[in-house]
Amino acid sequence: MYLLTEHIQKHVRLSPEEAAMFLAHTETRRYKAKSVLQHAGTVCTETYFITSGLVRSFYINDNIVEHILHFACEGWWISDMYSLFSGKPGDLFIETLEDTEVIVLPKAQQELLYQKLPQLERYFRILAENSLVAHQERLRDNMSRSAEERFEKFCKRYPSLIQRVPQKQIASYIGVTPEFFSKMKGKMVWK
Amino acid sequence: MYLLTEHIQKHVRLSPEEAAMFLAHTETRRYKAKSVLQHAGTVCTETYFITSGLVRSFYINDNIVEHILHFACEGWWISDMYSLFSGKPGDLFIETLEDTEVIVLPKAQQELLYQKLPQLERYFRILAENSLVAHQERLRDNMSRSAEERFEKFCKRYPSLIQRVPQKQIASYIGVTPEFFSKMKGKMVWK
DNA sequence: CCATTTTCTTAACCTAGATTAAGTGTCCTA
DNA sequence: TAGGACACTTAATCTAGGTTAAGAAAATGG
Repeated sequence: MYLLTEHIQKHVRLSPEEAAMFLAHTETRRYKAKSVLQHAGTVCTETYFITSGLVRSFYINDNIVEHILHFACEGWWISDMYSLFSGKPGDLFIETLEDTEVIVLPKAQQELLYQKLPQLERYFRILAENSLVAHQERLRDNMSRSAEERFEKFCKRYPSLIQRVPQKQIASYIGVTPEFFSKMKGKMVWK
Repeated sequence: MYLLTEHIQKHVRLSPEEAAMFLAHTETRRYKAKSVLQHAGTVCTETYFITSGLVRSFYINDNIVEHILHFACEGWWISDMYSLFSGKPGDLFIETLEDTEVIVLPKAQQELLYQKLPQLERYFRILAENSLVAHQERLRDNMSRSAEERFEKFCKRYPSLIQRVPQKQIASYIGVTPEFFSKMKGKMVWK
């Protein structure tokens, strides 16, 4: 709970009453590991803020290969943004990797909150901008860096995830096969 | 001029007086082809809305290879968002490919406008969200589609650019070398 | 209108990473 | 506590795309 309102307050002002109003528009849910929060082919109508646990979003290419788009652990938002914003069915799965607690913000409530608390419009603008910059960097890494460099950046940026996520999923996130990842890791010099 | 206020009105309400106020915070500039609007190593303090002409943003990897991040023609915004949002020096160049007219929105004016016209906060939130989704799709294309598929998508999405942009720059945008692009193009079947 | 630079093509060769396949380890869970 | 499903490794082989180099075509500018 506190995690979320503190997160908001890092970016905009929010009185205790306003924070309470915000939370009144949300719902808290608990999931076991391997639960599916969002299923490809359906319209996504919610955004999730992780208060504990770990979640991933991924899509399936050619109906065979999984590609991981994001991990989200404590303090991160996650959703199928394409589907959420467009109102059309998405092709992402969102699935817990551990037992997880989330705060659910339904899209309809989010729209309402933009009316009641205009500073949230700013909060979500800033989140979108930050996420945009992060996506741009990841795109650049995929265009012009080797798998090894991408893995090194991943280790620096998300050190805690390395222990928590199966290595084939890290491979998928950085965009290589598990076999190549294993070979690469064996050859890398560890300082 | 009209192009910009119409673009805003596609997303939020804006009275004629408000539109005038918005434009009063901007500046119009004209550049010849090959002008540099933003130079790597400097802090980016402006966002550009293209009213005519064509612009690209790119970075230089290993001080050798140019990688094109975006093209922007009439009706598109462009900036070095990392640098603009963070206030730190960026590593992007923004350069005109044709004689170009832009509406310049300085960052300080943008902040002011958020106070005076709160609906602009929404406008730029929506822009950031749309751009985010587009970046996500491009990232996915780079992770799981071949160069040929990426080129086909490029042709469908930006048909007008194919005539206007040198082919080596399209190669750079989709993430392959000009030599490979030329070979690939020669082998492709054209319907 | 010529000279220079830039763009495009072709071709030989090279490599990061994919694919396939087989074997080992490990962890649920029934 | 055994067995079946995953997770990881290793190795041989393959390929999309990169590199280098050289020549042809086109654009640019003075």
